[in-house]
Amino acid sequence: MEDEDPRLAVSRHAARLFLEHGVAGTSGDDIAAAAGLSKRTVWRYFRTKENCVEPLFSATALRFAATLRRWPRNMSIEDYFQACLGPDHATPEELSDGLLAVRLIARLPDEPALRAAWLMSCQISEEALAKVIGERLHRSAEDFEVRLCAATVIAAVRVVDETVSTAAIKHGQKFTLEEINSMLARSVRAASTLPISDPVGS
Amino acid sequence: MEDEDPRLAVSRHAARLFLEHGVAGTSGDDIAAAAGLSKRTVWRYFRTKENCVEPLFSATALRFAATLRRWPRNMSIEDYFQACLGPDHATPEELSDGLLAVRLIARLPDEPALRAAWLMSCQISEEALAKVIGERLHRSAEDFEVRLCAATVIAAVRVVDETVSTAAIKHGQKFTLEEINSMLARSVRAASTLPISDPVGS
DNA sequence: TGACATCTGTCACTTAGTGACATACATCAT
DNA sequence: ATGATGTATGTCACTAAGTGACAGATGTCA
Repeated sequence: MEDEDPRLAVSRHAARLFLEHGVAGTSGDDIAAAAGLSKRTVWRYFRTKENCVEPLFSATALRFAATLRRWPRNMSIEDYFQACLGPDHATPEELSDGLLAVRLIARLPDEPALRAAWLMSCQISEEALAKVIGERLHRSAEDFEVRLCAATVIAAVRVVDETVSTAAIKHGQKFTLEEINSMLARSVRAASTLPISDPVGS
Repeated sequence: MEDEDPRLAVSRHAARLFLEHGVAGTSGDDIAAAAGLSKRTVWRYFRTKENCVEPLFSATALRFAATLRRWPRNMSIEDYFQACLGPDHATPEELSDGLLAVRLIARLPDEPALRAAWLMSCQISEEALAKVIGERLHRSAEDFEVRLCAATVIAAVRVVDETVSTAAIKHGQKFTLEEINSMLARSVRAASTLPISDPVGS
C-alpha cells in the first residue's frame, strides 16, 4: 500500500465537484471539506482553484508518457498502441481518473478556467515526452529538434483527446478501442517531426 | 484614427507592469490606474489578473495568422516568410507589442501564472490558423485533419517563439532575420500534417 | 423627445489566497 | 530516552482579487 501524492487525491475531489456544480459553484471550502483537509492546506497545494484539477490531467497524461517510455525500439507505433493501449492495461484507478479527465475535457468550452489547467498539463507531459523521445533517439531532451517533436506530438494527442472526449460525452458517440488507437497512431505519426514511429536502430 | 480594442490597451499596461514589478508585485488597482480605468471595468474586461496580458499575446499571434492568410497558393513557405516576415512589414505599434510579448515569454519559467495566458493565446491562434488552412486547402476549419494540422503548426511556432525569446532575452543571443525565418519555416514544414508548405493547386 | 441598449463608475460585499505562528510527527545524532 | 532539526498541517487574522447591484453617461433609433 503506497501512499500516493495527496495533491492527486484533492484533485479527484475537485474534479468531481467541478463536474457536479461547475467551477463557479464550487468554493475552496467545498474542496477542502471533500478532501478532509483545511482550506489552508489546499491553498498550499494549489495556487488557484482551477489548478486543483491539474494533477488529475497530468497523471493521466504522464501515464501515457510512461507507456511510451516502454515502447520497444523495434516496434512500430501502430503495433505498440494496439498491443499496449486500452482499458485492459490500466488499473481501475487509472480508468476512473481517465473517465474524470474525459468528462472535464468535454466541459472545457463552457469552463474557460479549466482550459488553463488542461493546457498546463499538456505542457508538463510535453517535457516528459521530450525525455522519452530523447532516450529513444539517443539525443538530449533539451535539443531543439527533440522539444519540437514532443510539442507537435502532444498537440496531436491533445486534439485527439478533445475530439474524442467531446464526441463521446456531448454527442454520445461510441468508439471502439481500435478506432481510437488507430486515430491516435495516425495522428502521432503525422505530427512527429523526428523518425520515432517506425522501428529505430538500437 | 480607428478606436482600438480597449482591452488591448489595458493589456499593454499590464504587460509593462508585470515586466517591471512581476505579477505578484502588480495589483489590480495598479493596472486600472495605469490604464486610466476603474478597477471594476478591468474586472469586466478580464476574469483574472494574469489574463490581462492575453490580448497582447493574441494580437501578435493573430497578426501572424493574418499574414499567413495572405500567403499566395503558388508560393513555398520559405519564400513567403522570406518575402513577408520581418520588422520591415510591421507597424511601430506591432513592433512594440512584439517586443513586449518576447520579453514576457522569456519570463514564463519564473511566472507560471502568465503561462496560462500564453497557452490560451496559442489556442486562439490555433483556431484562426485552422480557418486559414481550411481556406488554403478548400476544406472546413472544423475538419479533424485541419484542426490537427493547425495544432501541430502552432505548437511548432510556440516552441520557436519560446526558444528564440529565451535565448535573446536571457542569454543575449542575437539572431538575424534570415535565421529566424528559416528556423520558423523549417519547423512549420516539419510540423504540418497537411501539404500546405509547398505550392498548392488553386 | 423618449424608449432602449451599451458602457462605465461607485461602493458594499464575498471569497480566493497569504502571512505568521503553533502543533504534530518523523528522523537522527548523542 | 533526549533533544535538535525538518517537514507537513491547522488556526486565524488579514489582504487583495473578483462580483452584485445600482446609478449615470452616451449613443441610436423611431
